[in-house]
Amino acid sequence: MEHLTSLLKSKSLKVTPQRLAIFDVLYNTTEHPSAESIYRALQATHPTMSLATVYKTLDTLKKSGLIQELNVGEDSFRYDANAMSHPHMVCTECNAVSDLHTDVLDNVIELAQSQTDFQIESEKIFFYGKCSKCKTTH
Amino acid sequence: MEHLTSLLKSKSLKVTPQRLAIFDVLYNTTEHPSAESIYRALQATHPTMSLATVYKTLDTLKKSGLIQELNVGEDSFRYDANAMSHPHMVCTECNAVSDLHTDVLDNVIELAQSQTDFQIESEKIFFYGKCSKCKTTH
DNA sequence: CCAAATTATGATAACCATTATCATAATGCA
DNA sequence: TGCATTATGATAATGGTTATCATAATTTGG
Repeated sequence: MEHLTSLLKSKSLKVTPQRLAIFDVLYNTTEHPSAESIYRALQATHPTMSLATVYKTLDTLKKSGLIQELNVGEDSFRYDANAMSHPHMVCTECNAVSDLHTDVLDNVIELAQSQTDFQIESEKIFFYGKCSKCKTTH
Repeated sequence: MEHLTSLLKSKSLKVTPQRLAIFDVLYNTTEHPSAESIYRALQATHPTMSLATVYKTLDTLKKSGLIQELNVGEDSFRYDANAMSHPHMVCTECNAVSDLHTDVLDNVIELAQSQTDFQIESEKIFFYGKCSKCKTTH
C-alpha cells in the first residue's frame, strides 16, 4: 500500500481513502473482478463509495501502470492488480478468470517478432477451457 | 459462397441476399471490419440493408462457426471470415488489425497445457505494436 | 408452380456498461 | 490554517449491441 501512496504522490495524484480501498480489494484477490464486483465488495466497508469513483479510480490506476484491464470477451472489463503482461485462463463453465503460471510464453514476443515485420510491443493471451474444478464436475 | 449456402441449408437457416452479401464483404477483405464498417461497405450495393440485419447475420455466422468475433480492446467488435484460431496483430498507431502469419504459435495450447491443470480448449492471442507502415512513418 | 408455414428483415426502442458533467467535499502545499 | 487544486458522489448522457414486432421473403409439401 505504501507503493500505491508513493506512486500516486509521484504522479501528483491525491491519496484518498477510496483509491486505497479500491486498490486494496484488487490486490487481495485472484478473481480478476469487474468494476461492479469491486463496488459490491466495498459496500460493507465503504457504503458511500460511488460506482463512478470505482470506474474513475480503475482508470487512474490503469493509466499509472499499476493495474491492467482485461477484456476476456464478457460484457464488462475485469481488472488485475498485476500489471505485468501474463496469460490468463478463462473457464467457459464457471466464467472464472485466473492467471496462468507458465514460462512457456515468456519469449513469445521474440518468437513472433522473428516471423513478422511488425514491431511488436506487447501481447494479450487468453486461454479458454475448463478450470480444474469444472473439468471434473463436468 | 456455395459453402455458405450449403452450410446455411444444413442448419435449416434461410439463404438470403443479405446473408450472402455480408459474408461476401467479410470474405473479401483482410481488414477485420466492425459491424458498422460492414454496414457502410454495403450502403452502395444494398442501400436498404439494416444495421440490425448486419448484427444478426454476424451473430448467425458466428454461431454457425463460419466466422469469428475479435475483441481487440476497441469499443466495438471486429470480425474475421477465417474462423480458425490464429493470432492477430493490432497496430497501436493506425488501429489496423491483421492476421499474423506465423507457425510459432501452432502448438501453443499444447505447451501451455503441459504446465497447467486446466483443460484448455481454445486461445485468443493479440499482439500490439506498430505495423510495417507505421513503424517507418513513426 | 402454389400456398401455407416458417424464418428473416427493417425500423426502432430498449439495454447496460462505461463516461461525462458538475456541485460539493477532501487533499495537499505554502 | 487557508487556498488552490483535484477527487468524490449523484446522475445524466453515450453508444455499441440486443430485443421487439409488424411486414416481407424463403422454403417446403402438395
